[in-house]
Amino acid sequence: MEVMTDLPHPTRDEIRIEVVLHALADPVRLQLVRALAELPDGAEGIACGAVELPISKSTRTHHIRTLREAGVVRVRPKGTVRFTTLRRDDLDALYPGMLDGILAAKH
Amino acid sequence: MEVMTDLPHPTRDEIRIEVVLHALADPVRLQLVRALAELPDGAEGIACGAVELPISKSTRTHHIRTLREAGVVRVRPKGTVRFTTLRRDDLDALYPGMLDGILAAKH
DNA sequence: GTTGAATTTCGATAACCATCGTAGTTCGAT
DNA sequence: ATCGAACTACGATGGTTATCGAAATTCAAC
Repeated sequence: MEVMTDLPHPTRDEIRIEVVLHALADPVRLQLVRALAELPDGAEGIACGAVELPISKSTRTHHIRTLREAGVVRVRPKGTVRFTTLRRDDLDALYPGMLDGILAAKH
Repeated sequence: MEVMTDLPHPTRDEIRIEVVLHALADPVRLQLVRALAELPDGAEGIACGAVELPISKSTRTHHIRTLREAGVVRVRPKGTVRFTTLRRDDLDALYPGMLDGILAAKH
């Protein structure tokens, strides 16, 4: 039985490190990832618009798509809202320690 | 007594995570970092030209400068050669686990 | 001091990308 | 079925950057 995935996401083995690093290298996207990382495990995710960022809505969309296509986040539409979660399990499996190391940076 | 540093390098507390990630997000630069990571600890470093890369010499110079200015590598001129080493101690201190996680990626 | 090797600097080019505003879509609620 | 909210798609723009070749630098060795 398939998981109901509306938007295209790379599978775990399609995720490439250069693409992930590029996705994380942007200040706005990193801020978004930090916010996602603070969610409790198993949470529904966060609405894309719920994180306040110093950018316009269309730019926000662009960044979230970049993160999704890189395999950093998973986006699940529910009604008019898109819940976004960190793909922590996949990232930890592929690059153990990387995410925690990045999040350890004092910003 | 000061270490003889010819070229400008950021100090540990000047290193910023977005800049490091951007430096590592390029395929050529990541390949270079992989080569540097395989050197034994305490090695003199590697000559910039000793790693074979599918690019011209001037592009190689550009990439090494990007890594140096990001704080990823340290470059020490010795005669006509510039020895380059990974700043593993600084990166591990700032972002513990990040570098090893990235290098764990099967490429 | 001239040659040669390692590497940089310069100037140019093409591609990429973050950003925006506007217009459009989708869905829940009234 | 209309409205508003959440979000996307499109087209444009300006800035960054990866790339190159050619000329310049630096140093060791002959």
